[in-house]
Amino acid sequence: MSSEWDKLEETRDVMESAIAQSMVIYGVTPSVGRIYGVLYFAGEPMSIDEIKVQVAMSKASVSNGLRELQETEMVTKVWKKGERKDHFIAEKDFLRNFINYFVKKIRQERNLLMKAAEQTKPALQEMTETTDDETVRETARRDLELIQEAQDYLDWTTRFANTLESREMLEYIPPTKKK
Amino acid sequence: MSSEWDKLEETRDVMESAIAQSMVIYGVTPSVGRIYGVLYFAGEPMSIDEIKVQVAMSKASVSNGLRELQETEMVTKVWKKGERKDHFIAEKDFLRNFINYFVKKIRQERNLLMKAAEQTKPALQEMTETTDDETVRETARRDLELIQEAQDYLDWTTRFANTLESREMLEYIPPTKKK
DNA sequence: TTTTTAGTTTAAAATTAATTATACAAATTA
DNA sequence: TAATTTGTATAATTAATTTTAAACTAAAAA
Repeated sequence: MSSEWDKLEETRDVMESAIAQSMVIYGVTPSVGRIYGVLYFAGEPMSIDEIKVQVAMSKASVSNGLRELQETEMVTKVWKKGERKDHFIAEKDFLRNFINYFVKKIRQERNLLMKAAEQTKPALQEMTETTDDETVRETARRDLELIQEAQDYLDWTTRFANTLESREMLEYIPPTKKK
Repeated sequence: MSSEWDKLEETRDVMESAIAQSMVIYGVTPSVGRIYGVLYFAGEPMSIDEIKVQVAMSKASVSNGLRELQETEMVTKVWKKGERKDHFIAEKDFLRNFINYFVKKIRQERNLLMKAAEQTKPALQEMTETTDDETVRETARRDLELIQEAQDYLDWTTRFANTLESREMLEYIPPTKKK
Protein backbone atom coordinates (compact mmCIF):
# COMPACT_ATOMS: atom_id res chain seq x y z
CA MET A 1 0.00 0.00 0.00
CA SER A 2 1.78 3.08 -1.27
CA SER A 3 -0.43 5.72 0.38
CA GLU A 4 1.59 5.27 3.54
CA TRP A 5 4.71 6.40 1.74
CA ASP A 6 2.71 9.28 0.32
CA LYS A 7 1.74 10.27 3.83
CA LEU A 8 5.38 10.17 4.90
CA GLU A 9 6.36 12.23 1.87
CA GLU A 10 3.71 14.74 2.81
CA THR A 11 4.77 15.19 6.40
CA ARG A 12 8.37 15.54 5.33
CA ASP A 13 7.37 18.14 2.83
CA VAL A 14 5.59 20.17 5.50
CA MET A 15 8.64 20.01 7.77
CA GLU A 16 11.10 20.74 4.97
CA SER A 17 9.09 23.77 3.90
CA ALA A 18 8.98 25.05 7.46
CA ILE A 19 12.72 24.59 7.83
CA ALA A 20 13.34 26.41 4.56
CA GLN A 21 11.07 29.25 5.60
CA SER A 22 12.69 29.58 8.98
CA MET A 23 16.05 29.85 7.26
CA VAL A 24 14.62 32.57 5.04
CA ILE A 25 13.95 34.55 8.24
CA TYR A 26 17.69 34.55 8.80
CA GLY A 27 18.50 35.68 5.28
CA VAL A 28 19.00 32.42 3.41
CA THR A 29 17.29 32.00 0.06
CA PRO A 30 14.33 29.58 -0.13
CA SER A 31 16.15 27.25 -2.54
CA VAL A 32 19.13 26.93 -0.25
CA GLY A 33 16.80 26.38 2.69
CA ARG A 34 15.08 23.64 0.75
CA ILE A 35 18.34 21.83 0.07
CA TYR A 36 19.13 21.87 3.76
CA GLY A 37 15.64 20.63 4.61
CA VAL A 38 15.96 17.67 2.26
CA LEU A 39 19.37 16.77 3.66
CA TYR A 40 18.08 17.11 7.21
CA PHE A 41 15.62 14.28 6.70
CA ALA A 42 17.78 12.21 4.36
CA GLY A 43 18.71 8.89 5.92
CA GLU A 44 22.09 8.85 4.26
CA PRO A 45 24.52 11.11 2.33
CA MET A 46 23.08 12.43 -0.93
CA SER A 47 24.75 13.27 -4.24
CA ILE A 48 24.10 16.48 -6.13
CA ASP A 49 21.97 14.59 -8.63
CA GLU A 50 19.85 13.01 -5.93
CA ILE A 51 19.28 16.39 -4.29
CA LYS A 52 18.53 17.94 -7.67
CA VAL A 53 15.63 15.57 -8.17
CA GLN A 54 14.21 16.11 -4.69
CA VAL A 55 14.27 19.91 -4.84
CA ALA A 56 13.56 20.22 -8.58
CA MET A 57 16.39 22.62 -9.30
CA SER A 58 19.23 22.81 -11.79
CA LYS A 59 22.49 21.09 -10.97
CA ALA A 60 24.27 24.43 -10.93
CA SER A 61 21.86 25.84 -8.35
CA VAL A 62 22.26 22.81 -6.14
CA SER A 63 26.02 23.06 -6.46
CA ASN A 64 25.95 26.75 -5.50
CA GLY A 65 23.54 26.15 -2.66
CA LEU A 66 25.71 23.38 -1.27
CA ARG A 67 28.73 25.64 -1.39
CA GLU A 68 26.92 28.29 0.61
CA LEU A 69 25.74 25.71 3.14
CA GLN A 70 29.24 24.34 3.49
CA GLU A 71 30.63 27.83 4.09
CA THR A 72 28.31 28.24 7.05
CA GLU A 73 29.08 24.69 8.17
CA MET A 74 25.48 23.60 7.89
CA VAL A 75 26.43 20.89 5.40
CA THR A 76 29.52 18.73 5.02
CA LYS A 77 30.91 16.78 2.14
CA VAL A 78 31.53 13.11 2.83
CA TRP A 79 33.03 10.36 0.72
CA LYS A 80 31.09 7.21 0.19
CA LYS A 81 33.35 4.27 -0.45
CA GLY A 82 33.26 3.05 -4.00
CA GLU A 83 31.22 6.08 -5.07
CA ARG A 84 32.66 8.55 -7.50
CA LYS A 85 30.20 11.34 -6.85
CA ASP A 86 30.49 13.72 -3.91
CA HIS A 87 27.97 13.15 -1.16
CA PHE A 88 26.61 15.57 1.40
CA ILE A 89 25.11 15.42 4.86
CA ALA A 90 23.37 18.06 6.95
CA GLU A 91 24.62 19.21 10.31
CA LYS A 92 21.56 18.27 12.32
CA ASP A 93 22.43 20.18 15.45
CA PHE A 94 20.25 23.27 15.03
CA LEU A 95 21.71 24.92 18.09
CA ARG A 96 25.15 24.64 16.64
CA ASN A 97 23.98 26.14 13.35
CA PHE A 98 22.27 28.93 15.23
CA ILE A 99 25.41 29.77 17.17
CA ASN A 100 27.62 29.66 14.08
CA TYR A 101 25.27 31.97 12.30
CA PHE A 102 25.03 34.58 15.03
CA VAL A 103 28.68 34.60 15.90
CA LYS A 104 29.51 35.20 12.27
CA LYS A 105 27.06 38.10 11.94
CA ILE A 106 28.24 39.71 15.16
CA ARG A 107 31.87 39.54 14.09
CA GLN A 108 31.05 40.99 10.67
CA GLU A 109 29.24 43.88 12.31
CA ARG A 110 32.08 44.47 14.71
CA ASN A 111 34.68 44.58 11.97
CA LEU A 112 32.68 47.08 9.96
CA LEU A 113 31.89 49.47 12.77
CA MET A 114 35.26 49.25 14.49
CA LYS A 115 37.04 50.09 11.28
CA ALA A 116 34.89 53.18 10.80
CA ALA A 117 35.27 54.23 14.43
CA GLU A 118 39.04 53.93 14.33
CA GLN A 119 39.10 55.82 11.08
CA THR A 120 37.04 58.77 12.32
CA LYS A 121 37.95 59.16 15.98
CA PRO A 122 41.38 60.80 15.59
CA ALA A 123 40.07 63.59 13.38
CA LEU A 124 37.17 64.27 15.72
CA GLN A 125 39.42 64.16 18.75
CA GLU A 126 41.68 66.71 17.18
CA MET A 127 38.76 68.97 16.36
CA THR A 128 37.62 69.05 19.96
CA GLU A 129 41.10 70.25 20.94
CA THR A 130 42.26 72.62 18.26
CA THR A 131 39.16 74.22 16.78
CA ASP A 132 38.15 77.76 17.66
CA ASP A 133 34.58 77.47 16.45
CA GLU A 134 32.50 76.64 19.51
CA THR A 135 29.75 74.87 17.57
CA VAL A 136 32.16 72.66 15.66
CA ARG A 137 33.92 71.75 18.88
CA GLU A 138 30.67 70.86 20.61
CA THR A 139 29.41 68.79 17.67
CA ALA A 140 32.68 66.90 17.41
CA ARG A 141 32.55 66.21 21.13
CA ARG A 142 29.03 64.84 20.85
CA ASP A 143 29.83 62.69 17.82
CA LEU A 144 32.76 61.20 19.71
CA GLU A 145 30.41 60.37 22.53
CA LEU A 146 28.03 58.58 20.17
CA ILE A 147 30.88 56.63 18.64
CA GLN A 148 32.06 55.64 22.10
CA GLU A 149 28.59 54.32 22.88
CA ALA A 150 28.67 52.30 19.69
CA GLN A 151 32.02 50.85 20.73
CA ASP A 152 30.69 49.91 24.15
CA TYR A 153 27.94 48.08 22.33
CA LEU A 154 30.43 46.26 20.15
CA ASP A 155 32.38 45.31 23.22
CA TRP A 156 29.25 43.74 24.65
CA THR A 157 28.25 41.84 21.52
CA THR A 158 31.81 40.54 21.21
CA ARG A 159 31.72 39.12 24.72
CA PHE A 160 28.26 37.80 23.93
CA ALA A 161 29.55 36.04 20.81
CA ASN A 162 32.47 34.57 22.74
CA THR A 163 30.13 33.19 25.37
CA LEU A 164 28.11 31.53 22.65
CA GLU A 165 31.11 30.20 20.78
CA SER A 166 32.76 28.73 23.86
CA ARG A 167 29.41 27.22 24.90
CA GLU A 168 29.69 28.98 28.23
CA MET A 169 26.21 30.25 27.38
CA LEU A 170 24.93 26.70 27.88
CA GLU A 171 25.78 27.00 31.56
CA TYR A 172 23.46 29.98 31.86
CA ILE A 173 20.81 28.51 29.60
CA PRO A 174 21.08 24.73 29.74
CA PRO A 175 20.03 22.62 26.77
CA THR A 176 16.99 20.44 27.24
CA LYS A 177 18.21 17.01 28.27
CA LYS A 178 17.20 14.11 26.08
CA LYS A 179 14.80 11.63 27.53
CA MET B 1 36.37 78.50 7.96
CA SER B 2 34.01 75.99 6.43
CA SER B 3 36.49 73.14 5.92
CA GLU B 4 35.99 72.19 9.54
CA TRP B 5 32.32 71.56 8.90
CA ASP B 6 33.31 69.60 5.82
CA LYS B 7 35.54 67.45 7.97
CA LEU B 8 32.69 66.83 10.37
CA GLU B 9 30.38 65.99 7.49
CA GLU B 10 32.95 63.54 6.25
CA THR B 11 33.44 61.68 9.50
CA ARG B 12 29.69 61.46 9.94
CA ASP B 13 29.37 60.09 6.47
CA VAL B 14 31.89 57.36 7.22
CA MET B 15 30.06 56.41 10.39
CA GLU B 16 26.64 56.57 8.80
CA SER B 17 27.77 54.35 5.96
CA ALA B 18 29.22 51.83 8.38
CA ILE B 19 26.01 51.81 10.39
CA ALA B 20 23.95 51.33 7.24
CA GLN B 21 26.20 48.48 6.12
CA SER B 22 26.07 46.77 9.46
CA MET B 23 22.29 46.89 9.31
CA VAL B 24 22.45 45.33 5.85
CA ILE B 25 24.19 42.36 7.48
CA TYR B 26 21.03 41.83 9.49
CA GLY B 27 18.77 42.05 6.46
CA VAL B 28 17.83 45.72 6.37
CA THR B 29 18.01 47.50 3.04
CA PRO B 30 20.84 50.04 2.57
CA SER B 31 18.45 52.98 2.20
CA VAL B 32 16.69 52.18 5.41
CA GLY B 33 20.02 51.76 7.13
CA ARG B 34 21.05 55.17 5.84
CA ILE B 35 17.97 56.82 7.27
CA TYR B 36 18.75 55.32 10.65
CA GLY B 37 22.37 56.44 10.40
CA VAL B 38 21.37 60.02 9.69
CA LEU B 39 18.93 60.05 12.58
CA TYR B 40 21.51 58.51 14.89
CA PHE B 41 23.78 61.51 14.54
CA ALA B 42 21.04 64.13 14.25
CA GLY B 43 21.11 66.52 17.19
CA GLU B 44 17.36 66.92 17.19
CA PRO B 45 14.19 65.35 15.72
CA MET B 46 14.05 65.49 11.92
CA SER B 47 11.11 65.83 9.54
CA ILE B 48 10.65 63.63 6.48
CA ASP B 49 11.73 66.48 4.24
CA GLU B 50 14.90 67.10 6.21
CA ILE B 51 15.79 63.42 6.09
CA LYS B 52 14.98 63.31 2.39
CA VAL B 53 17.61 65.93 1.68
CA GLN B 54 20.28 64.24 3.80
CA VAL B 55 19.85 60.79 2.27
CA ALA B 56 18.96 61.98 -1.26
CA MET B 57 15.90 59.80 -1.60
CA SER B 58 12.29 60.32 -2.61
CA LYS B 59 9.79 61.31 0.06
CA ALA B 60 7.92 58.05 -0.46
CA SER B 61 11.05 56.00 0.19
CA VAL B 62 11.81 57.93 3.34
CA SER B 63 8.23 57.50 4.48
CA ASN B 64 8.37 53.75 3.89
CA GLY B 65 11.78 53.43 5.50
CA LEU B 66 10.59 55.27 8.58
CA ARG B 67 7.59 52.99 8.86
CA GLU B 68 9.84 49.96 8.79
CA LEU B 69 12.16 51.48 11.37
CA GLN B 70 9.22 52.32 13.61
CA GLU B 71 7.92 48.76 13.36
CA THR B 72 11.21 47.46 14.73
CA GLU B 73 11.26 50.23 17.32
CA MET B 74 14.51 51.66 16.02
CA VAL B 75 12.86 55.01 15.35
CA THR B 76 10.05 56.88 17.11
CA LYS B 77 7.79 59.66 16.03
CA VAL B 78 7.82 62.73 18.25
CA TRP B 79 5.84 65.95 18.15
CA LYS B 80 7.66 69.21 18.09
CA LYS B 81 5.59 71.97 19.59
CA GLY B 82 4.29 74.43 17.03
CA GLU B 83 5.48 72.21 14.19
CA ARG B 84 2.98 70.75 11.80
CA LYS B 85 5.27 68.14 10.29
CA ASP B 86 5.99 64.83 11.97
CA HIS B 87 9.44 64.51 13.43
CA PHE B 88 11.51 61.42 14.11
CA ILE B 89 14.30 60.38 16.42
CA ALA B 90 16.51 57.30 16.46
CA GLU B 91 16.63 54.86 19.34
CA LYS B 92 20.32 55.22 20.12
CA ASP B 93 20.65 52.21 22.36
CA PHE B 94 22.21 49.72 19.96
CA LEU B 95 22.01 46.93 22.49
CA ARG B 96 18.29 47.43 22.80
CA ASN B 97 17.90 47.37 19.01
CA PHE B 98 19.99 44.23 18.84
CA ILE B 99 17.86 42.48 21.43
CA ASN B 100 14.59 43.53 19.82
CA TYR B 101 15.83 42.26 16.50
CA PHE B 102 16.93 38.85 17.72
CA VAL B 103 13.97 38.23 19.93
CA LYS B 104 11.67 38.93 17.02
CA LYS B 105 13.53 36.58 14.68
CA ILE B 106 13.64 33.80 17.24
CA ARG B 107 9.92 34.05 17.90
CA GLN B 108 9.14 34.04 14.18
CA GLU B 109 11.23 30.92 13.72
CA ARG B 110 9.58 29.25 16.66
CA ASN B 111 6.06 29.92 15.41
CA LEU B 112 6.86 28.56 11.98
CA LEU B 113 8.55 25.36 13.09
CA MET B 114 6.19 24.64 15.99
CA LYS B 115 3.19 24.90 13.73
CA ALA B 116 4.72 22.43 11.29
CA ALA B 117 5.74 20.05 14.07
CA GLU B 118 2.30 20.05 15.63
CA GLN B 119 0.76 19.52 12.25
CA THR B 120 2.90 16.51 11.33
CA LYS B 121 3.53 14.71 14.61
CA PRO B 122 0.11 13.05 15.08
CA ALA B 123 0.16 11.40 11.65
CA LEU B 124 3.71 10.16 12.16
CA GLN B 125 2.91 8.93 15.65
CA GLU B 126 -0.01 6.97 14.30
CA MET B 127 2.12 5.44 11.58
CA THR B 128 4.63 4.11 14.09
CA GLU B 129 1.80 2.36 15.87
CA THR B 130 -0.58 1.07 13.23
CA THR B 131 1.48 0.40 10.12
CA ASP B 132 2.49 -3.12 9.12
CA ASP B 133 5.25 -2.09 6.75
CA GLU B 134 8.46 -2.30 8.74
CA THR B 135 10.31 0.31 6.67
CA VAL B 136 7.54 2.88 6.89
CA ARG B 137 7.33 2.36 10.64
CA GLU B 138 11.04 2.80 11.08
CA THR B 139 11.17 5.92 8.91
CA ALA B 140 8.26 7.49 10.73
CA ARG B 141 9.96 6.75 14.03
CA ARG B 142 13.15 8.40 12.88
CA ASP B 143 11.36 11.46 11.49
CA LEU B 144 9.60 11.88 14.81
CA GLU B 145 12.97 11.79 16.51
CA LEU B 146 14.31 14.52 14.26
CA ILE B 147 11.25 16.66 14.89
CA GLN B 148 11.68 16.17 18.61
CA GLU B 149 15.26 17.40 18.35
CA ALA B 150 14.05 20.46 16.49
CA GLN B 151 11.55 21.12 19.25
CA ASP B 152 14.24 20.81 21.91
CA TYR B 153 16.17 23.42 19.96
CA LEU B 154 13.14 25.71 19.85
CA ASP B 155 12.70 25.27 23.55
CA TRP B 156 16.27 26.46 24.05
CA THR B 157 16.05 29.46 21.74
CA THR B 158 12.81 30.47 23.43
CA ARG B 159 14.45 30.49 26.84
CA PHE B 160 17.37 32.29 25.27
CA ALA B 161 15.07 34.97 23.84
CA ASN B 162 13.32 35.36 27.19
CA THR B 163 16.64 35.85 28.93
CA LEU B 164 17.50 38.58 26.46
CA GLU B 165 14.12 40.24 26.63
CA SER B 166 14.01 40.34 30.41
CA ARG B 167 17.60 41.62 30.46
CA GLU B 168 18.57 38.72 32.70
CA MET B 169 21.28 38.17 30.10
CA LEU B 170 22.93 41.35 31.31
CA GLU B 171 23.65 39.64 34.62
CA TYR B 172 25.62 36.96 32.79
CA ILE B 173 27.21 39.39 30.36
CA PRO B 174 27.35 42.80 32.00
CA PRO B 175 27.27 45.95 29.87
CA THR B 176 30.37 48.07 29.84
CA LYS B 177 29.93 50.72 32.48
CA LYS B 178 30.12 54.33 31.34
CA LYS B 179 33.07 56.31 32.52
C1' DT C 1 -15.31 77.14 1.31
C1' DT C 2 -10.93 76.97 -1.43
C1' DT C 3 -6.09 76.34 -1.25
C1' DT C 4 -2.13 74.57 0.52
C1' DT C 5 0.56 71.20 2.93
C1' DA C 6 1.90 66.56 4.88
C1' DG C 7 2.01 61.93 4.42
C1' DT C 8 0.75 57.59 2.31
C1' DT C 9 -0.69 54.44 -1.41
C1' DT C 10 -0.25 52.65 -5.86
C1' DA C 11 1.58 51.38 -10.14
C1' DA C 12 5.45 51.66 -13.02
C1' DA C 13 10.49 51.88 -13.61
C1' DA C 14 14.92 50.65 -12.13
C1' DT C 15 17.88 47.93 -9.72
C1' DT C 16 19.45 43.79 -7.62
C1' DA C 17 19.41 39.01 -6.81
C1' DA C 18 18.56 34.26 -8.01
C1' DT C 19 18.26 30.65 -11.34
C1' DT C 20 19.35 28.24 -15.29
C1' DA C 21 21.52 26.69 -19.71
C1' DT C 22 25.72 26.36 -21.64
C1' DA C 23 30.43 25.81 -21.75
C1' DC C 24 34.40 24.38 -19.50
C1' DA C 25 38.02 21.95 -16.53
C1' DA C 26 39.42 18.09 -13.94
C1' DA C 27 39.25 13.56 -13.00
C1' DT C 28 38.00 8.73 -14.26
C1' DT C 29 37.36 4.93 -17.04
C1' DA C 30 37.62 2.32 -21.20
C1' DT D 1 44.68 8.32 -25.72
C1' DA D 2 39.80 9.05 -26.33
C1' DA D 3 35.41 9.10 -24.29
C1' DT D 4 32.63 9.84 -20.07
C1' DT D 5 31.43 11.67 -16.04
C1' DT D 6 31.37 15.07 -12.32
C1' DG D 7 31.35 19.51 -10.54
C1' DT D 8 31.89 24.50 -11.24
C1' DA D 9 32.20 29.09 -13.68
C1' DT D 10 30.18 32.16 -16.86
C1' DA D 11 26.76 34.58 -19.15
C1' DA D 12 22.03 35.21 -20.04
C1' DT D 13 17.51 34.94 -18.41
C1' DT D 14 14.06 35.25 -15.10
C1' DA D 15 12.23 36.68 -10.87
C1' DA D 16 12.03 39.55 -6.89
C1' DT D 17 12.86 43.60 -4.55
C1' DT D 18 13.54 48.43 -4.12
C1' DT D 19 12.74 52.96 -5.51
C1' DT D 20 10.32 56.55 -7.46
C1' DA D 21 6.76 59.55 -9.72
C1' DA D 22 2.23 60.59 -9.59
C1' DA D 23 -2.25 60.32 -7.65
C1' DC D 24 -4.73 60.53 -3.61
C1' DT D 25 -6.43 61.34 1.35
C1' DA D 26 -6.63 63.95 5.34
C1' DA D 27 -5.76 67.84 7.83
C1' DA D 28 -4.70 72.76 8.39
C1' DA D 29 -4.60 77.52 6.81
C1' DA D 30 -6.23 81.25 4.18
